[in-house]
Amino acid sequence: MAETDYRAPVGTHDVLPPESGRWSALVQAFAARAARFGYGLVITPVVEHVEVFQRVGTATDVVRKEMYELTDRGGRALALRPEGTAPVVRAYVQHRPTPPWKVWYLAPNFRYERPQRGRYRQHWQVGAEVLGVDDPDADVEVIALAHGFYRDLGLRQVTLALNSMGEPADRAEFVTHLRAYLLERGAGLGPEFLARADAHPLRVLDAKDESWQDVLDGAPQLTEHLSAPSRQHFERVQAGLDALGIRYALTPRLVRGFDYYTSTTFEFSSTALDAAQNAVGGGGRYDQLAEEMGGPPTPGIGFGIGIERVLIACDAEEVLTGAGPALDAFIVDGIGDPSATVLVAELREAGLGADRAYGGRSVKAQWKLADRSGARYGVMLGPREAERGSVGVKDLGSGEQVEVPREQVAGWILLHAEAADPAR
RNA sequence: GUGGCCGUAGCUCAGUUGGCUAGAGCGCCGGGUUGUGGUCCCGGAGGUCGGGGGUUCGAAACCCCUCGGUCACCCCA
Repeated sequence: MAETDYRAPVGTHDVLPPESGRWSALVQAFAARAARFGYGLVITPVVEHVEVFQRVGTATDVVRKEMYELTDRGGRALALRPEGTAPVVRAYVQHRPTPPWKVWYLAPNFRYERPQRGRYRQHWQVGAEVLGVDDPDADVEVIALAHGFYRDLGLRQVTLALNSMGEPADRAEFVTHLRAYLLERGAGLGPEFLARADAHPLRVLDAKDESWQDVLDGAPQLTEHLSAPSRQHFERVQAGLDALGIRYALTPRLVRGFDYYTSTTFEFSSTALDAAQNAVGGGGRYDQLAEEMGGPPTPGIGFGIGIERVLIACDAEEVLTGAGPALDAFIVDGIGDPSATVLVAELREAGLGADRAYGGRSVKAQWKLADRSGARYGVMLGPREAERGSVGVKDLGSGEQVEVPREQVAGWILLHAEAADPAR
């Protein structure tokens, strides 16, 4: 491609029909479920002051080297949202809604990474957050929300990994312990291992390097170092999931990418995806975050689900396949005066999905378009019918055609469309 | 950010010891007599062979650079 070609920036992409139809079906499924769970929609800006995200963790790659930062004309340091939780917590701190505050969102995230399938510089997430509740039942509810959403889409090969990061004090002590273990036992594994083990011991736990596995397998586990309250909370979360029949795998080595997590963390992966990017959602508890942003101490838990990756998982499982606009009628104009314009308008005002061809195409061509449109009926506006004050209505599925009085078309189609599909 | 692979019509691809106006399927447009689609038949449009430079009498094919995609790492949704 020449550099002068106009194209979407690297790592970004357009979503066109009919793919966008699946996209909106997915979002609608999530919105419907969130509403049933008592969550309201929250909309926050795509840009925030950089400090909002630095709370997410200056040690994390997402903040340290993947953020889109910019300075506006007023000299403000802003950043494009790299993840969904921080802005929601910021909004909570700013507006102080009465807890429990249960919200869901649909938002684009930006991360400057090397793109590949399932990993983009702009990707979309739906997600949910609950602020002001430390009850483990909230953890269970939030996980059940995500879990049910995948089921709604028809996904069967999505698994849940569960872990607990403990309280900050638990973790600090554990990290020291873990670092010492890794540096001692991994002494022979090379400089990269030692550097990472020293800088971020937790991050090493889920590393993929085969030669590291022996040492990692023998590493101490965070869940064995939880304080009594942390352990109790974690056990109650598990009991709740058990009661709901939601299966999960305790995964002590599950390490999530943000520093703010405390206590419960979880991740959903698709086993249908034969790729490194198989995580389709993840989240956890962040009981310190609101306070760190200057708000009152407020526990919180939530998750984000990557739309592009879920769609890829849907492809792999062959669910959520194309869903078009499904028109009720397509008008074929064999006359050429404004009567087609009037009829289409009339049907649309009656609540029907109706379309037509443009540019005075031949009747044959118009029938082709009618067929391709996926409409249930083709409506022939021809001179012969016009003389009798009627139109021809053809069922494009069966091929049967009947003559209907012109003034009754809308009612006729409405009646038959509903009879054929009560759900419309 | 590091390394590997790939890049030919809208889509999926064929096209190598470098050599005739670059092909196929699908899609798109038109036609198969007078107003009816989905099947079939016929015809047509559409390509700076990602871009630039180089080697050569001659390059879609070889070399270099570059842009883009993809896979792995890193990280994550």
